[in-house]
Amino acid sequence: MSNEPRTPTPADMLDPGLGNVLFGTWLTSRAVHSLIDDVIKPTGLDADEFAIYSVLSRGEGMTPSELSRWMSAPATTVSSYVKRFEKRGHVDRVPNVEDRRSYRLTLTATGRAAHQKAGELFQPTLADVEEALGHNEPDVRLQLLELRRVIDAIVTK
Amino acid sequence: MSNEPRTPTPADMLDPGLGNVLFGTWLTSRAVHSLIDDVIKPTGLDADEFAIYSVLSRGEGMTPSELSRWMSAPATTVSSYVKRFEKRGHVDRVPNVEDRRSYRLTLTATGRAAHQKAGELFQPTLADVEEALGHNEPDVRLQLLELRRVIDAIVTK
DNA sequence: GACAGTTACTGCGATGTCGTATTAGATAGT
DNA sequence: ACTATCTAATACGACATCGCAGTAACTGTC
Repeated sequence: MSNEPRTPTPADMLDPGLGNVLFGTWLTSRAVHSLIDDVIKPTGLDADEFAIYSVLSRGEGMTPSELSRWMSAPATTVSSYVKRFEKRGHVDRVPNVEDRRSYRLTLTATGRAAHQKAGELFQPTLADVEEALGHNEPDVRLQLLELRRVIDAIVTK
Repeated sequence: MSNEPRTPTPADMLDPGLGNVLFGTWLTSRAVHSLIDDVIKPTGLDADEFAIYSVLSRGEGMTPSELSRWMSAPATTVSSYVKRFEKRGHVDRVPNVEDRRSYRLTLTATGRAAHQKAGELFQPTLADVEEALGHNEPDVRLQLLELRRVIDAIVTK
């Protein structure tokens, strides 16, 4: 089933590249990343920034170190993100009494507004993807989570 | 089952971020990317380059445009990749008689050697991941492929 | 076969990413 | 309390990414 002729997409000739899980993850995520970029471009955020704003919008934010581990990015990269976001007036640094070297990142009202706007542009595309995945969607989501766990375990090893 | 206490990994506190497929793809792929980077660093290639060398090593190579679509990267990015790879002596530009604006990219012997070396470093890690995924591995691989197809369909729409 | 529109690639400049080395605060051993 | 060690964050510089604008070659229409 589901073998009717489709209009050929780039991925077709490219199946070879998807021969293993890690390669497949890389290849698929590039497509995801560029799709999200395109969709939310009008807000001035890119996919990475949107993702970061998304976590920061929950709970009481994160420290740069936490963010760094969460998104598997080096501390220096996070550092320049913070500087950029702050310059935009999108994040605040909330001083941390427990550890005065560090601080918590939180979205300002403006930052939350930007995130909100990006979210609105993002939503329909996400819906398209979820619809296209159909009943597989929850499974795909869980597989991704599981894969991330596996990677973390290996990294920590 | 499989609910025994594990040592906590970054992903644990981060489940929230995995609330949807696209976000999950982004987050997981960042971990994958940085893991591969670390593993193959000694060869002087990074994860993106390794992936590109991998496709180029098959068949008769690709044109820059094909590569651009395949990896969802803008043409300018591919262009600077090519320049870099060529300077390393890792790729050749094979002139295309059919379309003289274009050319095919192929790995040189040196390029193939570099790819080979990276592959050897990569292999054990891939094996770890596959083992950890266990019987789910083929399924994960297919889900990723399916997701990529879905994205392509939406982009092409 | 000339002209309009499209497509393949690239130079350049702006900005993003990240490694190295540094600073300052936390933590542990004595 | 003192010092060694570790950890959080950053300044700075090297290089990667990519938008814009441009050139050259192909394709279709007449």
